[in-house]
Amino acid sequence: MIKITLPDGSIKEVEVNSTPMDVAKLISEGFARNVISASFNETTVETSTQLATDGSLLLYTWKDEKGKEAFWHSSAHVLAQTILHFYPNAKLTIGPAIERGFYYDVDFGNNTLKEEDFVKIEKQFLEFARQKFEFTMREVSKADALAYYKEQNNEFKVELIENLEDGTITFCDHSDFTDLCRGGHIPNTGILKAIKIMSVAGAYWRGDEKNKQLTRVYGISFPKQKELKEYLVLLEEAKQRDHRKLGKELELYTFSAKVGQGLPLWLPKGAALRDRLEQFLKKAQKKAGYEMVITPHIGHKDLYVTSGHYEKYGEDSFQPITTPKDGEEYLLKPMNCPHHCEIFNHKPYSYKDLPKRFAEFGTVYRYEQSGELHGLTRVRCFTQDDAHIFCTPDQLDQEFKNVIDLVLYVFSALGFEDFSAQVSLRDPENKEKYIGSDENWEKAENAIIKAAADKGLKTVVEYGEAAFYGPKLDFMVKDVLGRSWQLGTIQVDYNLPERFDLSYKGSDNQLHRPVMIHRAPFGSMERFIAILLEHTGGNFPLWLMPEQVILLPISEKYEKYTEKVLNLLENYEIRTLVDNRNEKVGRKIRDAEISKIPFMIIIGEKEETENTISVRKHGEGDIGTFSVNEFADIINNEIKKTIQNF
RNA sequence: GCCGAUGUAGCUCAGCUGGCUAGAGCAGCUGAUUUGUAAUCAGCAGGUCGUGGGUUCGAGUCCCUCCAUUGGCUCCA
Repeated sequence: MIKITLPDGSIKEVEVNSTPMDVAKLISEGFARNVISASFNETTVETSTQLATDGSLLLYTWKDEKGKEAFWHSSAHVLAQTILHFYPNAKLTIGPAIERGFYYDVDFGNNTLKEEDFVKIEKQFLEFARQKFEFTMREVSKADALAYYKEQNNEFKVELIENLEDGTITFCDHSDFTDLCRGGHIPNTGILKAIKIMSVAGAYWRGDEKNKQLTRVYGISFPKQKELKEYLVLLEEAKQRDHRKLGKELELYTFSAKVGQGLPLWLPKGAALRDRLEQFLKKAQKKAGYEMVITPHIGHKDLYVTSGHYEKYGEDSFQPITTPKDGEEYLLKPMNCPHHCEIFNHKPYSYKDLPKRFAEFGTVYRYEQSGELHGLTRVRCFTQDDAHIFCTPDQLDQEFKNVIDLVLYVFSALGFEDFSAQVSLRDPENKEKYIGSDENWEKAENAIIKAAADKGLKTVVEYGEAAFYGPKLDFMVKDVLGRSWQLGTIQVDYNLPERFDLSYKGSDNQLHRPVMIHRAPFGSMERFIAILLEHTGGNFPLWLMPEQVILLPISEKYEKYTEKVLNLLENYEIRTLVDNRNEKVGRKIRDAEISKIPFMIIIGEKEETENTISVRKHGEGDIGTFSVNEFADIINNEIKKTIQNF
């Protein structure tokens, strides 16, 4: 007998070689029917794996992340089986489960997989699934495994196996299909009831551009047809909140092929919104001791040679601007730091002057690859709410923490609760991608980790995500389709101060090197507004709304009174529009609702005689009749609720 | 940049397997209506069907080029 410990601490005694499924059945038959995967002593096992020792067992259902993972991983096997059914010469490579579904990377040789092929694949997939194939794992010697795939001329699997150690290699069989596989499957294919092939994409073998491009087939599967339908509806709903759709509808920004790819044009309403955000941050920064600076949009090439940008990105960025003077070259600025370093350099500083905090809404230009451009979230011209703090090493910790506070303040004022803090460190395997000494990198990385920990931030560490000159603390937020974007960022940099030979006079009368913090709470105005649009569905916090109130007179007769109300509201600095059109009030309300104006004010005979206004709130309806003063209080209170000290 | 998809009026879309002057709704303009909490009625105007080329008696529809958008990949200061 062996002792199996369950998550609730209870212990089941079972026969040696019992399976996780046997244990599940001991708990209850009903539960066992829902169990689709398991892990034993923290390693993934099959539900049919025989357990030989004592240990702790976790049983997963569809509701668990791990259960979904097994479900989708198993789906990838069936997808691969289906693909081979139609394309016997296709070469399989890898096919993992992902956050939402799974994919399989396939070398289709001379064939291509097109969207029109999806339906037949989905049908055959379900045909296979219905046959309730069981997944069985078997150990294979390295030699046999290599022989198997060499026989198939599958150089990809051969490469994978060559990197594995003999004795750890397993194959998974179901039906007549075999795949190299680590394990972690559902009991049988019968529970794969719904499948949708989502898209195909090119993907390089092992993620390296130099390698062969494979076809990545994305799919998602569910245990019930209904869940698939719900998922597709959810995707549709998400698209309704897509910033590209809302931005167009609300007339915030646009693009023009004539102006150029990835170069956003801010429309009046968008510009007003953006300006309001800027004012908000400027005010907060002023309190926090920042000084505004302004720098040009171009800089001499040498500036970027000094900073290291030229060497790193020169070839892939907007190319140098030449001038009538022979050999003179300027670059569109890809970032503001070099300019700010030179601002620091314009005069000598004493340690008593530090920290210096130079802030600028700095517009930068980066030649992003055309395939990478995406609405407002990835563009070629954008404005960073940038600032660089130059401080003594002693001040670094406190300054860094102050910046964390500022970022958190900004996020909370805008209602971003759902973000994650990511410590972005350099890729330890590829140190040559970065500039600066190991010593400086370590100092910077430790400073970030410590400050984030002291602030009690829950962080995830990502290697290889650092900037080329220093590690970062990034604030990540997801868009409607679940894609992660970096918004706020704080970076510690020991390198640029060296490259620009920055110094200050210490109390010892010696020159010392300052430490530099790069930081942008929004990240960029473009991306931030895009994500804010998606998170609010266009219903921005009241203080940010380009238009807060619209007056809807019932007929021309009330024009005078409307005018009076308008003046009063403007005195309260409430941003107010008037809908003077010769339309019925129902129509005016509808249009105001569609354009998401927070408050509608109906003005007719009753209001005029009583000297009041009738207020309707967006998305809620009639909220009653008030005096203009009372209404102004309502607005101000609502603004106070969302934003303090502003 | 690479793989896949898309591109018809300001917006959202219809236009089957190529066949007369390319359609609709909304927005716009004009007129009527003076209106009480999500669309008043009528009329008018609006498109070199993304661009350039090709196939064909004939192309919005088929083929190629380029441009833009888009789902991914790679990249991301």
